[in-house]
Amino acid sequence: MKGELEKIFKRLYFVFGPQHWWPAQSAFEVIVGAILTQNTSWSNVEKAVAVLRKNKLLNARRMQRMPVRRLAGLIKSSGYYNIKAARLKSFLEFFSRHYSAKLGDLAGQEPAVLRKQLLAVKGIGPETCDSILLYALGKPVFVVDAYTKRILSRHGLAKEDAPYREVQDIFMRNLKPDVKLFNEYHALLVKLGKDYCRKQNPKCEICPLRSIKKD
DNA sequence: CACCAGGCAAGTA
DNA sequence: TACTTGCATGGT
Repeated sequence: MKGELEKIFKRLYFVFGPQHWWPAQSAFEVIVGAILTQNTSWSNVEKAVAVLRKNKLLNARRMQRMPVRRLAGLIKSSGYYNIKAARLKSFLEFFSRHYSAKLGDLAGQEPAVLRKQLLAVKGIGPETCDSILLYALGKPVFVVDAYTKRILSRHGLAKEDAPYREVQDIFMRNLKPDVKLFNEYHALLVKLGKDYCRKQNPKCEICPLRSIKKD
């Protein structure tokens, strides 16, 4: 399995090159994007983030002062805007209550502790949590999303209904805990998923991984 | 038109 | 515990 995962990474990197994730100008912007992109295309999120930037709201303190009603109106393009505005608020409350809204303090926390705390925040599930840990805070945690599961199961490397932690463990037990590697690997899996591993119209016959065999 | 997108929580039995 | 449903915009 170890060699298999490394082989897949090398192939993806050779084919697609670096993906430059996470596209954002600050750690806080990554966190906001991670919440807004839940079950939503990134292009819709970009528009919402642009609106927030224009309104100088890519800042924890200012965003927290904004009424949730108005915040929701600003992020409409990202979909589920009422839910997501509430989720941004619940994160902000946690962030200011436990870390004084300081990113440095947040990043200084132990990954295992932080993971448990973030998962307890309403609106932050496993993927959003791990995206924050890896892409905003630089912790060596592998992010699993729908594409990751689909790609692994289609290549016989995981059960189709494998739970989040099980898929995550496949990567984390077999790869060095390297932030750069985890960053690029997950981004490449999303790229592969978008281009060749959609739910409908999967282009398996021309997938760059089609010749990768296990054992 | 149907279907999907870098999920999550709440409701039901 | 194991399904199901609501949330919502914008692109293919």
